[in-house]
Amino acid sequence: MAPQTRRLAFPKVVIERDSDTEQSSSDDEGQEEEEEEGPLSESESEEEGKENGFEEKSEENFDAKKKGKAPITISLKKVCKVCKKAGHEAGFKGATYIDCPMKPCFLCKMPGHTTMSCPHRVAIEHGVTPAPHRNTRNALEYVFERQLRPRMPLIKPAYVIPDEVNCAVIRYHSRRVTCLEFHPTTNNILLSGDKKGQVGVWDFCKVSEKMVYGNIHSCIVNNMRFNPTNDGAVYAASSDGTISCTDLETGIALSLMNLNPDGWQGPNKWRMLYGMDINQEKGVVLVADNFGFLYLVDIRTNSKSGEAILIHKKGSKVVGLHCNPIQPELLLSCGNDHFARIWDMRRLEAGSSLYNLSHKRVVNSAYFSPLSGSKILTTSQDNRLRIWDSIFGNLESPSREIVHSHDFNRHLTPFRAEWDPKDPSESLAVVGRYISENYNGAALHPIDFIDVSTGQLVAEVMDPNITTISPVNKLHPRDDVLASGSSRSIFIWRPKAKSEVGEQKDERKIIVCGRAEKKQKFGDQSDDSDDDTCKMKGKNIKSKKSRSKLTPNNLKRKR
DNA sequence: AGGCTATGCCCCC
DNA sequence: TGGGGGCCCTAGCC
Repeated sequence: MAPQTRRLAFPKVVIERDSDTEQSSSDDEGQEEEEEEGPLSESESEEEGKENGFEEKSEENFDAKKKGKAPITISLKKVCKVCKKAGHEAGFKGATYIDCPMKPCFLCKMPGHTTMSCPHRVAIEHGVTPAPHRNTRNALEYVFERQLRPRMPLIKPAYVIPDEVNCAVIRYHSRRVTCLEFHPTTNNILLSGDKKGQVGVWDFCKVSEKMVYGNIHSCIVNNMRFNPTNDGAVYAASSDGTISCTDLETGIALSLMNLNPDGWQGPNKWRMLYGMDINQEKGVVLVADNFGFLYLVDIRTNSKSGEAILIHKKGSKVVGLHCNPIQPELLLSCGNDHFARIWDMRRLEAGSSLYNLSHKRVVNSAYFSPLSGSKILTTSQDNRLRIWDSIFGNLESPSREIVHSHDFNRHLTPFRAEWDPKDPSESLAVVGRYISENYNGAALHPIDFIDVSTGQLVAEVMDPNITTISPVNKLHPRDDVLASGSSRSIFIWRPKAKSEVGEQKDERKIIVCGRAEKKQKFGDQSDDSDDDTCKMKGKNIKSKKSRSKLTPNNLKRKR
């Protein structure tokens, strides 16, 4: 099957070097042409590999030399790197990845086909398993219809998709980004946590105003939340087993709880904190660890209240906690025991969950919908998003399952589908995609906007300069802004500038931090196509002219 | 420029 | 039921 290419045009960017960082910049790498690997070059390298393989890797040859026999000529037939069988090969053909046909589909996990021919392949109107017709009428559903439904608009407004990189900090963190959080009141402040335990504070309007605090945690920052009553303070839960409360002005961090007071006593003893949320009404920080336990910390006294409660399978990681935005008594948790669980805060004890939402694999995240709190969206490692349309209805099975590639590789931050907090219809979600797609010869990993009420892919957003996967995504609570974390870099996306309106100077500033490295992936690419719609489905974003207003790329590549 | 590796979950014995 | 080996699209460092 011929690898498919999606044609797409991208605007140009301005790159600036971070003035704070010392750089050795030798500009010996010019603008590289983005070349497609044709089948010819592919087969050439195969030949080479054959010879080298024979000389260096063939054990038979080695044995033969030892025993002084003539080397046996064996033909090292190319075998599939996945199943080790001959006749086919998994791997990249140009920018398209060809699956091993002997394995189940990489996307939907079902046998009998590969990703290329998967009926759930990410495309419009694919991937949805419709809800079975059920009678979900009960008293609570009635209450829902009476009290909540009238507040929800019947007509969905058109989605505004932040589909163009507006600014970025490249290699901002020293390890991959693990979480992002917008400041609750100051519109242009973004917080980021990383695998090393550092917390970044970035003003993405001033762009160069940024700060990384390195002394708050000693390893992975798994979740951050602002103090709802004091937005100058932010809480963070870390795999170092502590919760921190950091004053953003001073950078001074308090440690509220330490689950490893005796230090490293082996992997079976070391406790890590993952899921975290704040219940404002009850004045507690809720946090959960990698052994299945939930802890409550009183915000006023900054001390642990009560004993740890087993809320997931003993010994399993609890990766997510979310308090219902409307009903403060409702708590949602999810974890590695393949369950998301709903709890009544008034009756938190082992085994007393109200509902257990089962999944086929680990649940990376589970969130109540942001406005009514009546829907649930989960991301599971079985490559499916699941939606429960009403927590007052039948929770036996999800209302919808949407097949989507976010199966996570251990080296990535787990993907989490996040609600758009601005969408009054509570149906738009954003989630990064794992498998790449061939865009004009480049393998890119888009960030998907999905209408979870229909399963429709509303938009897939990408930039040719971002070749890394973007598992961490957050939509702004008020503005049409998307923040994405990809490897060590952070990107701010806004809707494409509409050239007609007001001649807005759209300077896209890219700050490059850190040590000089071999290749900078911000280059000048593809300015040919006139298909500039960024795969917006059913929406017309006029932006052809906007590209010409962007300053030409002047990045000097360095090594 | 290629090879290592940190790291998490799953599966199998 | 527990430990160890094995991984399908990593990314960055040596």
